[in-house]
Amino acid sequence: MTPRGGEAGGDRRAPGVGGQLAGRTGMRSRARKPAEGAERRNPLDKAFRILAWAADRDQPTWGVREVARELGMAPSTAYRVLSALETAEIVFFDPATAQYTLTMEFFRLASRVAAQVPIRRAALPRLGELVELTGETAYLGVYDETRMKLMYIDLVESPHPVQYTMARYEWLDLYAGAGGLGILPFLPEPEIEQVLGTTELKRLTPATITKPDALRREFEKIRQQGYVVSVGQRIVGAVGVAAPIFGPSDRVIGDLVLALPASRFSPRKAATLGRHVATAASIVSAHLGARESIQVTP
Amino acid sequence: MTPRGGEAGGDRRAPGVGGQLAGRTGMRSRARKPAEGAERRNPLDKAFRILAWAADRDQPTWGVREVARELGMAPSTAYRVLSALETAEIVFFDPATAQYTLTMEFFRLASRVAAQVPIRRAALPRLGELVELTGETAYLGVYDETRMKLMYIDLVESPHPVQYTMARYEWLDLYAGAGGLGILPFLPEPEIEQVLGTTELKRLTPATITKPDALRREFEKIRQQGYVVSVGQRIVGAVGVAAPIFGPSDRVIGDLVLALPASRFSPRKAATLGRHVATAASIVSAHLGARESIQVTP
DNA sequence: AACGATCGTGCCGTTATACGGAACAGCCCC
DNA sequence: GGGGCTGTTCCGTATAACGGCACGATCGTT
Repeated sequence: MTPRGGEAGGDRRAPGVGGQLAGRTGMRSRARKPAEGAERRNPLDKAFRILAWAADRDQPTWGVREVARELGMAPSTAYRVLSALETAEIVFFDPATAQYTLTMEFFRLASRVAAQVPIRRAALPRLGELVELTGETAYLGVYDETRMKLMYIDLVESPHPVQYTMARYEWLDLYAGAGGLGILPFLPEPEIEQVLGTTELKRLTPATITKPDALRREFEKIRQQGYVVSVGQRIVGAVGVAAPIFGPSDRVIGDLVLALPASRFSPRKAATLGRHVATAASIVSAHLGARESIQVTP
Repeated sequence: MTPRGGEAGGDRRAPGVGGQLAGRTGMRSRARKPAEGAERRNPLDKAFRILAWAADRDQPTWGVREVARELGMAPSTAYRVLSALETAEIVFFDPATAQYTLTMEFFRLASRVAAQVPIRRAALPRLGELVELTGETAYLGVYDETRMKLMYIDLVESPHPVQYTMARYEWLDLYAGAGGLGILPFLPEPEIEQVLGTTELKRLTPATITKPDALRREFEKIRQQGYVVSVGQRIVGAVGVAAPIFGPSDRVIGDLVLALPASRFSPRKAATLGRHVATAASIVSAHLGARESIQVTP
């Protein structure tokens, strides 16, 4: 029942008429040229480039020419887009300081989106339980299949004073570290090969696995165990234990990760931590409606 | 040093050339007519109308014609905007189900915005302390001066099984309930009058104050106390206690609110709760760089 | 098995507007 | 008072936004 590959009939995009334009009157071989170096007209893309830039920087306010300089557009263009965003109540212009800010309305929109992600509702209670059981910091990672990367979006902190913290809201590669290796082996085979073929396997630490074949052997072990233990593969001195979360379509959509300093880790603890993470992850999967899940090897 | 009113030179919007267009050649009295009933071209506004609609509804996926129907635009237009949003990586189209979804990248953007709001960082720890001190649910409300409304954006729940929960991410009027009355009396006088003149003072419960003069008398009392106690003004059987938070420019930017059922309230408790909220709120104000703040009357 | 009612998608002609460059007025620092 | 900044406006041109219509595919009902 698991639709691993892409069976026929899956794609419902209707083809439409298709190549009707070319060769109509014999002339105009190149309709709508891409305009080479010149940027096409696209206020929507510009608007979101501005918003992403504003959300990612530290200063909460900005000016017209600052945006134009940073994003390489004409000041008049930046002004026009910002004015449009202002009437849409997405940004606010303060005449006293001559600076723009994001509005509370945009914040409201953002918060509603953030609260809507189903995996969070199912996983957040489990994160707290994991911390109580293990005493270590627990993270929720989500996978984006378009980008083929991973992002941590939630965490519950360990009571220990010494701990490794990982950044939230940043896209990370899958090949190194527990967070990625809790997801990668459970993807469909073609997608795994695409990741291995596309990603540059940089040696982030001495323990990073950089050979594709070595990685593939590791995947087999991870699939059998149902969880992964990474010792210093991404950050020296940091240990990660992770297990995958499956969504309603039985695809991997994220994972639960425990992160702890090597000083508190021992090989004896690995099985205990792994069992706890895998159990918690399978509960989340069940809540999300997945039929398949990870069976923890005893 | 506090620029309360609009002194000269406060507005830095440069005037530019101005009325140069009219009367140039004697003709064209109405340059760029507003096009009466017809909607102007504005893909940016359409895009945000779609996003707001998508964020506010329950179902996480949607279709082209569904958007077009709900927002009153042509299907081809909705399709074009959604396609543009797709290339901007804001929405994702799943060919298997023929449905659109918000992307994780948009979620990332949203979360960064949500984490950036300074009042949250300053107020969240205080919410937890308030719950420990009082045993009641604590809310963080923020005020939007453009919209002249209030929104709850965070809460820490009481351990009690019985409690009133208020919705987050919804704009609320200021005139009724502790949340609004913790803000309204501390706004500049003209803004207060504007609120009273604009808002329809609906009788939400028998205890709602609907006479402007009665409200103004109440404001005086609230300002003297430094906090407000509302007994069933917005929700029958619910009690709220609130105190204002001041921002760096010494303007009210929000408030802290305790919400509890009337069954756990007594007039004797009012002063204790009020003192706790007002103290917590003034600490938040201080963290945000406000010089002015509320002095709690003993 | 054939129907009608959806769906997403592509193309059309019209026309409003996005675009960058140049210039404007006001501000600040030297 | 000069030079450099700021946000803002104007302008001509090229282009994409717009709604209507039609297409092919899919779904549920008959």
